[in-house]
Amino acid sequence: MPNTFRTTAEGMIHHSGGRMTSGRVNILAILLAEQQAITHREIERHLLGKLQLDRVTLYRVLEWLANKHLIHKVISDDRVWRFHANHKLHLQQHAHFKCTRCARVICLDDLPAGRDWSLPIGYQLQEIELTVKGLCAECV
Amino acid sequence: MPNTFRTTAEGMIHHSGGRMTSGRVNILAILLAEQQAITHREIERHLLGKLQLDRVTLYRVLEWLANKHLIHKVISDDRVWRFHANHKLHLQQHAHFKCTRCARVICLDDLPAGRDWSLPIGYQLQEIELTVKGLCAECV
DNA sequence: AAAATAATGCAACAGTGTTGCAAACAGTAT
DNA sequence: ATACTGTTTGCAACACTGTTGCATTATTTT
Ligand SMILES: [Mn+2]
Ligand SMILES: [Mn+2]
Ligand SMILES: [Zn+2]
Ligand SMILES: [Zn+2]
Repeated sequence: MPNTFRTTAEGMIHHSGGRMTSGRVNILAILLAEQQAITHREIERHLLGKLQLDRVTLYRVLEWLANKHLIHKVISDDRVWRFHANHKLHLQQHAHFKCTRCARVICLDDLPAGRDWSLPIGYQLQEIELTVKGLCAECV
Repeated sequence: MPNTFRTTAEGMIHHSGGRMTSGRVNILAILLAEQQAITHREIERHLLGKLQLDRVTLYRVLEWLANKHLIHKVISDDRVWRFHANHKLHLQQHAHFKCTRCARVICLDDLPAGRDWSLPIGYQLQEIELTVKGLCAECV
């Protein structure tokens, strides 16, 4: 099943009603195959050999996939975005873990539920962004 | 009391055992006077007229103040750092609020207490970074 | 006042992401 | 199959935030 991710990717893109381009298929397949959230550069490396793609196009494909909710973007303190496919588990909002040594980023399962964040009066909550930082199993 | 912040700043710098430079005093006084966390550029604007300072020096002063724990740095999704003085309240770790419309950032009081983050086996927690996003009172 | 040490200004750089525009492409109609 | 239409792509130039190296200047100590 080496092309299982490819087929899944094609299905997701088709279902989302957008044009099927090799960039979109390849990139989404890469993200589906990956356990962790990976950077633009790591995706570029995965593409070597498979497909040659301008880095601007890569940014635009990632933006398109995120708008279609097929992937999500993870913000981090190193000012580098990381991307991860939206498996069922990660459709809802969730927290992330980032290793302070090797920079690996993984998705955690949930967010602290219904808590009163004691926002000042008049402030309106929209979204919570939570990153747990520490050492991953390989870096401990 | 227009120079109250200045005097406080001087005291804090002296107490931390570093050299007293006008850059450090002015910048810390600005941050002490400010309710919210502000960016490098906003600090530059506040300095206009008062003191002319190279932007590299501003970065280095901010780094120095943060190392001495006189201020803290707030990470955000717009890739811009914001800085805020360490009043007593904010010495410990705390969450932040960021307005999705005007980008204002304020410090919230605390973090979700002792929760099991259900990290994978072998993972070690070091620090939690939490930003609540939404609309501030002026933007609602 | 002189010496020692630390902070500053300047110029050049690095990294990440963005924009504008012409050429290539995918999906669709003929 | 071919032509058409609106999307997507590649390329070059750019913007923004933060860094580095090194000579000069300022602060503190003697
Ligand atoms: Mn995630
Ligand atoms: Mn804070
Ligand atoms: Zn690690
Ligand atoms: Zn606001």
